[in-house]
Amino acid sequence: MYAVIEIESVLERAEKKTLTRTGTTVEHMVRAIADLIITGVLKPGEKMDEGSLAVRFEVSRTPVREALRQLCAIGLVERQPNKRAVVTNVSGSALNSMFEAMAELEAICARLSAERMTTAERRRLQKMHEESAAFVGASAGEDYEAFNTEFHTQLYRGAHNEHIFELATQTRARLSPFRRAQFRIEGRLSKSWGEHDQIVGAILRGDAVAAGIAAYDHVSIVRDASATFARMGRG
Amino acid sequence: MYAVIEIESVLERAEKKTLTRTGTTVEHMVRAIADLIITGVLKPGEKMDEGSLAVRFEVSRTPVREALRQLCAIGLVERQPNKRAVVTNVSGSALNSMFEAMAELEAICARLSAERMTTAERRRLQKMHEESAAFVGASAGEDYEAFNTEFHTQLYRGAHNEHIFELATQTRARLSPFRRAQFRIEGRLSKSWGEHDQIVGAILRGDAVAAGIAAYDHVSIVRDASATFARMGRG
DNA sequence: GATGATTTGTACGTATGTATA
DNA sequence: ATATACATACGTACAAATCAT
Repeated sequence: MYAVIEIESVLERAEKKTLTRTGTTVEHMVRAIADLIITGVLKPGEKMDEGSLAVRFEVSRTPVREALRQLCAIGLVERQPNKRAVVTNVSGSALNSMFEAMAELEAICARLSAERMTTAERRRLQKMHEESAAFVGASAGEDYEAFNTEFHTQLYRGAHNEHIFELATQTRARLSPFRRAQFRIEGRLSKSWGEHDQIVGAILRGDAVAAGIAAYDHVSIVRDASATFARMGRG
Repeated sequence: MYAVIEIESVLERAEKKTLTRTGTTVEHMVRAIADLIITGVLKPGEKMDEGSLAVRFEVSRTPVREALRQLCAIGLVERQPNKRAVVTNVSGSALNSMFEAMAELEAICARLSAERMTTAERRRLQKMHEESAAFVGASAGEDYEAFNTEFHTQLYRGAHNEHIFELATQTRARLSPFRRAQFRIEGRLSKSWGEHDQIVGAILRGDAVAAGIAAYDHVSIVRDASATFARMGRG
């Protein structure tokens, strides 16, 4: 449920890529498989074979193969010749490097947003942020997650730079399988909102430097929270 | 000739993506078509049809299709359903956004390089940079370009962050068709070397802030130079 | 380690959608 | 506007590689 918005950001990307309006079979497959991965139905490291996916979605292997190749380029799956595709399993160090990249990208977006957001965009950001406060107390993690995703998307858009938006969205999609569970940590929700509050405040008063720092720190905390959760899950 | 190294960075990326060692037909096609685009044989906006590419490389259309799909995801080509693929033609504003993104990414790499490069890496960067000085006076643009590419690759590597390396390499590949001709501008070569000198100096003395600023400015100048050349070419 | 079963890689054919006369 | 030519989308077939026993 909460994953719907997250998914749409991925699809949005795919759509922009191919400039598809209605959607060919391949496009549907890209979305469908991405959904399976992002929602966690297919877990990192899991193997997928073209045949199964083909029968599952009642298409031939050809569009499945093309979809897998595209997902591979996006980074959601990995392939080796003559072997089955696997859901990308980001190893520890790679995960760290992706979170660091995410922090840098979000810092850029926050900084540029502080400088470039239109009045309407600032208003929308603030309104959305205030609305999301309602879900903090209710410990409605899934509802909050929808706001959270939208919040970050607005941040990426606010930079007014198409390519940076793309890089940020792409990186976020690749991280989503590993960031999903962080809100189950006690108290993470209200802290997250507080961090957003810092970012929003800095953007609204046009303080680019503070916005960048706040965004960088926010992602760093998410990284640590995710790592904590991963340890909890295993230990 | 000078494009060889640039190409290899793209291929490197493709290789890491699919983890291919020897290379299937599709991988060869990805490289081959990317080469055609990056070297300028196929120009931005040019249409490609699967059949022609297939006979040109003496393979069936199937691997061509998959290669095109991957190139589309990378961003080198664009596709619409039932229409021919076209070499991505970055419109003015999009080109600006990509150069800005490149500047931000290179700034990050330079900053992190200043902090993280090993002694060996610093030595190599300096040595390579000094060697490249020989090609400045000779106005040997093509030879210098090889060094230039290697210089930037070392910068990306020096950040010691796999994902940032990937983002930077990817963005650079997408820009290369539009950056190619800049060195034909009078005096650009020696200025470029001077800009590199600033970056190298800052990295060697561990001044992260200065390195970041120098790298950002360097890319901004390249952008302006490329724009100038584009205007010259048309006017 | 060898063999049978699965799975991938590539070629090719047909149907459908798009451009052109 | 209709028809013809052409390019793509998807399905199917088979060889080669991989995996499992």
